[in-house]
Amino acid sequence: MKRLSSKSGCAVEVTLSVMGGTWKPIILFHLMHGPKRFGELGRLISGITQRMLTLQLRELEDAGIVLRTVYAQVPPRVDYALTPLGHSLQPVLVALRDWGNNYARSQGQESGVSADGHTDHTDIEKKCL
Amino acid sequence: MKRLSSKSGCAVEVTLSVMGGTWKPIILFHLMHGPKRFGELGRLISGITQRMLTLQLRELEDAGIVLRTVYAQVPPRVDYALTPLGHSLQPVLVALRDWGNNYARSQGQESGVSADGHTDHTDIEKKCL
DNA sequence: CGGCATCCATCGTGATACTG
DNA sequence: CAGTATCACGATGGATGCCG
Repeated sequence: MKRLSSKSGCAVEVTLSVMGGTWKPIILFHLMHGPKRFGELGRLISGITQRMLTLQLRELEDAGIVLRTVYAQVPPRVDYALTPLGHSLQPVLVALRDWGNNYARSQGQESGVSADGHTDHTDIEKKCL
Repeated sequence: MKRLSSKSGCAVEVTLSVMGGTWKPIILFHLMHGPKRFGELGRLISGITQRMLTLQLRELEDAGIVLRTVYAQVPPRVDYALTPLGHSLQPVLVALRDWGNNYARSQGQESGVSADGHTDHTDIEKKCL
């Protein structure tokens, strides 16, 4: 993600550069439920490579979204948890998820879609992975 | 942006595949204010190439987000307008913009901003919605 | 266990030129 | 005006191996 440049200065871009992409939203979703260990996340997120998980977590950490806690013990243990700033992303993720569900439904039945953005509020917990 | 639901089935992914990326949010933002011609969008969106504008508009059209209207006349004239489904994205864009503004402000107060070094916060407010 | 380093294939995107 | 075609390059991400 390297779009913070003089492209547009658009706030939407800022948000997407922080939590957009293939893996970050999924990681954040899992962390919404509480702190997770590295291997735990790797097992929860099907298809992600160790490399990608590391890189994405680092970016989230640098952005101040997640907090990385290393326990000096054997075997090593590292916890990842959301910061308050990270938790503040929940409404955004919910909006994205709701629209996605609505879109999937409209594509599925090919019927008209109301412009009022109405969606059922299925909970955030079970809809992702 | 071609990570359709096959990846994880996550609704957030679906939404981001439809309206995420560098240009689509900005295009959608401009179309929120009403239909625009191709060249009009090109002039409004600073930095975009003709190629990218075409590609992104095609993807939005295929997703059912924008409607492309070609007028058989000389010189050629093509209008792009949001469909009802496209208008339903407004809350999502607003959520993304609001969080981005909040994030930019919190980062701006502390230390150097992001990996950019040259962030114009001035444009943020007006350029998006 | 939880990484990081390296190599390499693919993708996204800009630049440029051409067209109905 | 509103595209399309082609080339090139850097970023993205997978596979693998090594380390504390």
